Amino acid sequence: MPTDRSPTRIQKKNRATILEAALEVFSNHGFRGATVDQIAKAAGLSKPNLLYYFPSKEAIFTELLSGLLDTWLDPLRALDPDGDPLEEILAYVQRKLQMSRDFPRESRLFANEIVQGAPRMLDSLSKDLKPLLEEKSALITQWMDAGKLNRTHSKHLLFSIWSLTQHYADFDVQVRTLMEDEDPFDSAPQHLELMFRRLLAPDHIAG
Amino acid sequence: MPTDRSPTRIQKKNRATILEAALEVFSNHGFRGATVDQIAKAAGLSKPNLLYYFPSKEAIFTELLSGLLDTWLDPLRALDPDGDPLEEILAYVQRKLQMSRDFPRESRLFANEIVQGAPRMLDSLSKDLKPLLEEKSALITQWMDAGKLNRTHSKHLLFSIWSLTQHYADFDVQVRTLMEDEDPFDSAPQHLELMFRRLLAPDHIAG
DNA sequence: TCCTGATTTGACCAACTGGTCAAACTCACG
DNA sequence: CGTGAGTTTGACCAGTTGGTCAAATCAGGA
Repeated sequence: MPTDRSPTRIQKKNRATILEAALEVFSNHGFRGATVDQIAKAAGLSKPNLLYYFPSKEAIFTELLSGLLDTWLDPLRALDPDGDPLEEILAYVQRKLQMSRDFPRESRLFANEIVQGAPRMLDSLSKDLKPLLEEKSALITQWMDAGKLNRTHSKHLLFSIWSLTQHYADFDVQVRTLMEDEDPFDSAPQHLELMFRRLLAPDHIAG
Repeated sequence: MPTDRSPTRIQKKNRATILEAALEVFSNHGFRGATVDQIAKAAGLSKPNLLYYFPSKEAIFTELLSGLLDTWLDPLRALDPDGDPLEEILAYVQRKLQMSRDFPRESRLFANEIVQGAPRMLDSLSKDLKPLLEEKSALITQWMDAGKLNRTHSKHLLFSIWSLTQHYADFDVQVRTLMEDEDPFDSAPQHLELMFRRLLAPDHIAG
C-alpha cells in the first residue's frame, strides 16, 4: 500500500491512469456491471497492482464520483447574477450541451448511478447539489420577479436544462440510431436555444 | 420445461408473476446488477422453479423488454394526424408524463439499458422505434409546413419530449432529493405545458 | 381412485468476482 | 554499487452467480 508520504511520480501516474480507466468502464457498465479485472486491463495493470493503489472497487468508484461532481457543476456555478438573465441561461444551456458532447462518459457515470437510486451519491446530492440548486433557482426567481424573464417554475427549469442537455450524452446510442444521417450535435444547439429563448424571453421577443 | 401446448393456468400465472418480479428487480439494478435469485425471491419461487419457466436470465430480460416496448410506444402511435396539431402534441406530452408517474419502473428499465449502450435493444430501436419516429416526425413537419406549429427540428422536438418527461421517472431520486417539500408531479404538468406551448404555438398565442 | 404429465425443489457444479499475500523485482539515493 | 522502500505479480481463497439434474410432489382427466 502506498504510504502517507507525498506521492511518487509513479503513484501519481498510476492513480490517474486507473481513474481514467475506471471512468471508461464504470460509465459503460455501471458499478455492479464493471469488474476490477476490466478496469485493470483498461489501465494496463494487473489486478493486484491496481488494488495496491486503491483499497477496493468501491473506493475507486467513490473517489471518481466525488472528483468529477465538482467540475460537473462548474457551469451552474458560473451563472452570473450580474449578467443579462436570458443570455446567462442560454449560455448555460449551451455549455451543458457542450459538456454532453465532450464528456459523455461523465454524464453516463452519473446517469447510471442515479437511475439505480444513487446509493453511493445521495449524500453528494443533498450536500453539494442541493445548496447550489437552491442558490441558483432563487437567483432565477429574482430575475423573473424583476421582469427580466418570463415566469416559470425555476427548479423545473433547471431540471429541464439538465434533462435536455444530458439526454444527448446518456441516450447517445438511441439518438444516433434514430438520426443516422445527421450528427445530433450539429442541430441540437439551435433547437435548445430556440426552446429556452421562447420559454424565457419576456413579452415574446422570441428568436 | 413447459411444453409447446397451450399454457396451463399455473404457467400463465407464474410467467406473469416472474415478469412482474423481473421488472421490479431489473429496473432497480440493471441487467448485470440483478440476480436470478433476487428475481426468484421477489416472485416467491425457487431459482430452479423460475428457470423451469424461462430458459435463462437473458431470456427473461429480452421477453420483458419486447413485451413492454410496445405499450411504451402507444402514446406516440396515438398522435392523430386529424387532430389539432398543438393540442395533439401537448396531450402527448401530458400522457408521457403520466406514464413516468404511473410506470417509472418501465422507464428506468429502458433508461438503464440505453445508458449502457442498449446491447440488447438496438434491434428494437431500429426495427420498431425508428419507423415510428420517421412517421411521426414527418407528420409534425407537415403541421409546421402548414403553419399550424412554429417551426422546429421535429426529431429533436420528439427527443425533447421523451427526455423531459422520462426525466421525472429516471432521475426520480435526484428530483425528489432536490424538491423535498413539493411533489414534482404536482408542478411538472404545468411547466411542460408552458414549455411546449410557447415553443410550438404559431405567432405567439402563448399561454 | 389411479395414472400421467406438469410442477417444484435440494443438492450440486463450473465460472466468475473481489480481494489477499508472500515473494520477486525495480528504482532512487547515499 | 548496495540497500531499503516502493512496486509488481502469480497463486490463491472464499463468496456469489447462472444454470443443471434427478428425485419428489402435485393436479386433473379417465
